[in-house]
Formats: sequence, C-alpha cells, structure tokens
Amino acid sequence: MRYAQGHKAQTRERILDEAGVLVRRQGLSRLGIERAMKAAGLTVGGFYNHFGNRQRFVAETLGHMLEQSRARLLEGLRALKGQEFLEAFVRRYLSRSLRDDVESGCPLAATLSDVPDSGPKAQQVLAEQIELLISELAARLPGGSAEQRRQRALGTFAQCIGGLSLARALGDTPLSEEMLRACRRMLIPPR
Amino acid sequence: MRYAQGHKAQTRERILDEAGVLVRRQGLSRLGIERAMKAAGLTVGGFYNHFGNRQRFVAETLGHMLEQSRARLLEGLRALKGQEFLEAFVRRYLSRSLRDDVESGCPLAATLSDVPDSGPKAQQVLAEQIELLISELAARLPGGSAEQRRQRALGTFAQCIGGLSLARALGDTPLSEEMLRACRRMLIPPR
DNA sequence: TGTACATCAGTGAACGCGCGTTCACTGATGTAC
DNA sequence: TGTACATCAGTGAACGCGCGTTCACTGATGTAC
Repeated sequence: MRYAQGHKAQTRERILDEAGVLVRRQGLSRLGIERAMKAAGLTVGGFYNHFGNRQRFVAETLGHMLEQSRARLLEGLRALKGQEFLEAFVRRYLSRSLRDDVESGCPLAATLSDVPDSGPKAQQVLAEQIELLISELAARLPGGSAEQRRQRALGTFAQCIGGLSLARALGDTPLSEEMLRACRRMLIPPR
Repeated sequence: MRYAQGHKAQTRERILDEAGVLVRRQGLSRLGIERAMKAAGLTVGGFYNHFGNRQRFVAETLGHMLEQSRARLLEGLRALKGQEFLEAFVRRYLSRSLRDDVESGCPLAATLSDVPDSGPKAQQVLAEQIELLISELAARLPGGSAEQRRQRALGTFAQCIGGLSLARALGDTPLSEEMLRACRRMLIPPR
C-alpha cells in the first residue's frame, strides 16, 4: 500500500464530516461535490475514488450525520430515566441554542423534506436512524407498557421535530420563541 | 388596453397555481422558472412581465399556496368547536390521504426547510400565514383562557407538522403508519 | 543497499446540461383621428 | 367607418454560471530483485 494503513479511510471520513456541516447549513439537496471536497482540502477529481456517485454520497452523508447527531442528542442523558429523561431531552431539543446552532444541531429538521428526492438508499438510511432513535427514547421514557412508551416516543419526537422546524423557519420572530415554549409546555406539563 | 380587463392578472394567477403544484411536488428550492411557465402554457421569456425575479416569485408562490392550503385545511370545519374541532382537524391532518396526496395536501412540510434560504420576503410570508392559521386554530380549540388555547394551537400544530413530515419522509415503511397513529392518539386521547 | 517498477490517492482541465436572466422581436388589440 | 399608430403580453434565442461526471496525468510510496 502506498500510504500508512487507513489513510484513505481517514480521508473519506473527513469528507463525510465536512459534507455533514454543509448539509446542516444548506440541506441535503444543496450538497455539492466540489464544495464538499474543497471543505475537506481536496479537489473535485478525487471524489470518485471514494464514492460511486452523488446519490450514494448523499445517502452516506445522511447516515454519517444522523449517527453523530443521535449520539450527541443523548450525550449525558444515558443515566436518566422516566420523567427526568423526558424533561432533559425535551429541554435540550426544543431550546433556542439547538434552534440557532444549525451547524452542530439536529440535522433532521433541515433534511426531512429532501429525503424523498434523494433516492431509495437515503430513505432507507433515514428509516433506520429514526428507528434507532425511537427505540432509545422508548427505552427511557416514562409510561406503562413498552407499547405505550413507544407510542409516546413517536409522538414526542414528532412534536420536537415539528416545533424545531417551525421555530427555525420562523427565524427571529417572536412567534418562533412562542412555538418552542408552547411545545415544551405541552410535552412537560407543569406539575 | 390590449386584452379584456384582467387578462394579465388571470395569467399571473394561473402561473402561481401551477407553480404551487410544482412546489408541493418538489419543494420551494427546486421551483424553476421555465418549468413553471411551461406548466402554465407559456414560455420562459414572458416570466419577467409578471414577476421581478425568481426570489420574489418564490415568495409569492409560497403565499399563494399557503392561502389556498389554509382554506382547504379548515374547509367544512368552520362550524365545529372545542373537542369536536380538535378531533376533526387532527384526523384530517394526520391521515394517510394527506400524507400521500402531496400535490393538493399541506405544502408546509415540504417547504419549511427551504424558507430560510429563500430570502426575507419568503420568511415574512411564512410567518404571516402561520400566524393566521394558529389564530384560527386557537379560536376553535377547546381549553380555558385565550392564552391557553393559543399555546395548545401552537403545540398541536407543531406535532401535526412534525408527524406529517416524518411520515412522508419514511415513505412506505410500517414506521410511517405507526408515526401517524401515535401522533393522532397523543393529540386525541381516547376518552 | 540500491534501482526499476507497480500502485493508487489526488489533480486539473474538459464535457454537457439545466438554470436565471436579458433582449430584440411579434402580433393581437385598443385608441386617435 | 376606416386607417395609422401605440401598447404590451408573450416568444425564442442567447448569455454566463454552477453543477455532476469523466479522464489523462502526477507523484509519493511500497515491493521485487
């Protein structure tokens, strides 16, 4: 081999990392090959040494991003259970900081509507990642049976995603703040 | 004047109608001038007789679409109030038919993430339309004070949007159905 | 140890394509006389 | 009533640009002898 073992794999990882940043900023559909390569310190031509074509690249970037973001979303919450976990998760998700920190925040909101146009592979990756997140939520949420907790996980997550998407789209308006607060209160009723 | 009064205005309306269909199918960011004009039975060149540039066109299409869709969303529900209204609205919104009927269904899900990149005018239009919908919901939902009903409207709507977006992105998977059902149940607790 | 060769990650120029925008033109209609 | 002119919605070709993709090439490294 030409380089130290894993050099190519490292480069590939770096491209995916940088692509993830671009996608968070501008959405899946605007992910450009030249821009992603440039962000990784490379030129366009080398792209096809790592990825078959743009569609496969998009699907891989999506998976890479969602893996990272799922880990970050649950970071430090692994010890919590029940009501405590619910409150911590919702407060983290529906926060001004997650709304404004587009680059490291949750990419799902900026990504969901582009997935159907990004090919079946991307859709499959999305379904897998959501399933994983829902399972992890369901395992920690309060509630009775496993089925009840799973339903709660689905509903809670949908409201988080919807609230965050709306708050981001509403930008700097007062309505944006109001939206975050209303969703938090609905998911965490004051005791 | 050259044509019967209002001819130009009618053409403009037709372009916006057709553009709306395209946006529902492919999202705001993929709205192309040539395609929109062709769909309206015209050629590219005439576009600038009606709209200043693409960005303004996108904002106008967004407003046009959201006006239409708000009317359709509340159609036939104007007489209902309180719990009855809530149930009817949620059942209509979080249904398989609204999920699959992308072309006449709610365009917000396919549009939200593109708005920040579509200029300040588009963002303003979005905020106005959401405010209108929230007000109409708040006026009809069950609950105590006006403030409480407004919060409920915000939260309910966020969950509807989130659930629909996720269900659409998940496509034909079982998870998609599950998502719709869980959100419906969470918003309409069985009595 | 030294030399020739093979490998292959990355380069850089070129391509065809779709896009937003511009612009000189057309031709049907309304208006002035 | 008839004729010449003005208006203007719509046409169609052209433009520059960014994009995904291709491909001949480079040059640093590992391997064979």
